[in-house]
Amino acid sequence: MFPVKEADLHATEFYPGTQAVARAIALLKAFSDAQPEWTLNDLARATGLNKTTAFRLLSALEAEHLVMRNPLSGAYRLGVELIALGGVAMRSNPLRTVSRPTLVTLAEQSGEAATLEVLMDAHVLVLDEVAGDNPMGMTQDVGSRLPVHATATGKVLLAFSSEEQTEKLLAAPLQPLTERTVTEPEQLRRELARIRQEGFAVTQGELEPGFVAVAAPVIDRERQAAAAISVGGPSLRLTAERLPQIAAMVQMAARQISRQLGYWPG
Amino acid sequence: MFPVKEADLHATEFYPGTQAVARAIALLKAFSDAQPEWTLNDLARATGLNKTTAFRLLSALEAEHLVMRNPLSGAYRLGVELIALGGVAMRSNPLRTVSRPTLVTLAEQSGEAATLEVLMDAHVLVLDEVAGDNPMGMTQDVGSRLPVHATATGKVLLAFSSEEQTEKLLAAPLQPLTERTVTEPEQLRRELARIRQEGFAVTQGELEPGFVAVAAPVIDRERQAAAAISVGGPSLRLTAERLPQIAAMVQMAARQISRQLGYWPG
DNA sequence: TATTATAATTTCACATTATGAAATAACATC
DNA sequence: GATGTTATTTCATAATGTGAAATTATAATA
Repeated sequence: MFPVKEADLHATEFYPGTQAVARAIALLKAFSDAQPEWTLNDLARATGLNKTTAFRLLSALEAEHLVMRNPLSGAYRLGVELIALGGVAMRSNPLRTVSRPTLVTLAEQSGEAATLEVLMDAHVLVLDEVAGDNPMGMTQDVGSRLPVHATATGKVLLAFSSEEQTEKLLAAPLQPLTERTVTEPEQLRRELARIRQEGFAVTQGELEPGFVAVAAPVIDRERQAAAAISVGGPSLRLTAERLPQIAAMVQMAARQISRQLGYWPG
Repeated sequence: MFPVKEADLHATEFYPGTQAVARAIALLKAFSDAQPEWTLNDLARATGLNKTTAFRLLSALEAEHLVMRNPLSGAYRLGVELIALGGVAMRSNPLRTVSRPTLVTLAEQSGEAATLEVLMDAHVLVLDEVAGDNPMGMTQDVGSRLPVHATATGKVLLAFSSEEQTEKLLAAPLQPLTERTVTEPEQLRRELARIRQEGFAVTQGELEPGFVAVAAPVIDRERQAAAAISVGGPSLRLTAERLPQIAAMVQMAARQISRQLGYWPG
């Protein structure tokens, strides 16, 4: 399709005639919750761009409000236009639109927060969240990225994705987030096998202490795990004896969404 | 600062060496709640780009997941990466961080939904929303754009911005959203004068029937209206007799945030 | 207050990269 | 099977994006 050099495939993909745009996007992607503010020099260094080039691209992004600057320090942050674009992206996301009613029902049934998440590299992205009876964190998490190996949704998505992708993720070291986070690749492999068998995944204090979640996969028309939904809450409420019941609810909701996406089992 | 041609200033600003990036952003900005899906031809026509150019830029955006395609029709939509970037932009927004505690208190005090909004062209962008006692719409609105002339926040921001900007907005026809929407420039000018006097704005069914909101301006260190906060709810609860009390709360909260931004009156 | 170091802008010559007309391929629709 | 419509690909051309170097602004130190 495009004359892409072999070597480039593993680095950043590169399509002819799109260097500047690809670089501008790389700049945007450098911003994260962990590092939301960058100085020009640092950002240029981090992205491997020439300082002048980074400056020029950032100026273009700033003019369109995709980035803004700290008026005192001159440091760069993501701008309000991205909040607006993110809102449009979210509200027009077909997966989210289809899933929402089921997610609302699931949150009511379980009384806990229900979420919809998709795979993005080594993270899951929270596409939607519906609070349960006991509103705790609110929808603070929509648009957040969470590590695959420490979330129920991540493990489910991994379990039902290609072996190639699984191994790619297991190749990188698994960061511990709590003392219960699974960081042994072999242990995770065993767990993924069990998830494939049983059709759902559980995390108990692996992402943050005292937080329990149960997830099941959403399968699309092409028989791919397009997303995962979960129910999560404090371990005090989501006790061991309640888990089977919750798991059944989540699985049923996931199947319902899958069916709406055109998936037909068998 | 840059050799920008006079004529270009009123069209799309154009900085040398950033054409491709500016064009890619123009493509992204074409997507909206009203038209979230575009066919290549239509999008190229709407943005005034050559079809090939639009295709190439969109391919770059697609490779980075800023846009995605409808697998059946091939039509373009905004992609999940924008949801992630929007999330980072939102959570790292200084205005939002500073305002949140006050907004939470305001929602508790009033029992109604409280919002934080900023001006973006002819719209206000919802940066944050905290539900009141009676949760209705949930935080569906964060990242949404609403017309300036039909919102309390919009009117407040207009009232406290430059005359130049006000006149620019009044020059364009004001779309009616309900039968109560103010569409007469002269009427709006009088209202803005009253808002400057009293320090707060009200909308009663001008955005949607039965919805009432009260807003006050947040002033920053440079004595500019950087944002507006509001309290809103159904007209059945936000009755005429409650409004003065609500307005006082909103104004006090706005002053508190302004002070935290470094604004010192007098 | 001078001196030095560091980071942010601007300039500019150069060629790599983006451009768009035209051709081709892939779909729908009749 | 023909016809119109939309999506890709090709490719010659030069306009656009590039980055080294110079300049300016800002902070840190003596």
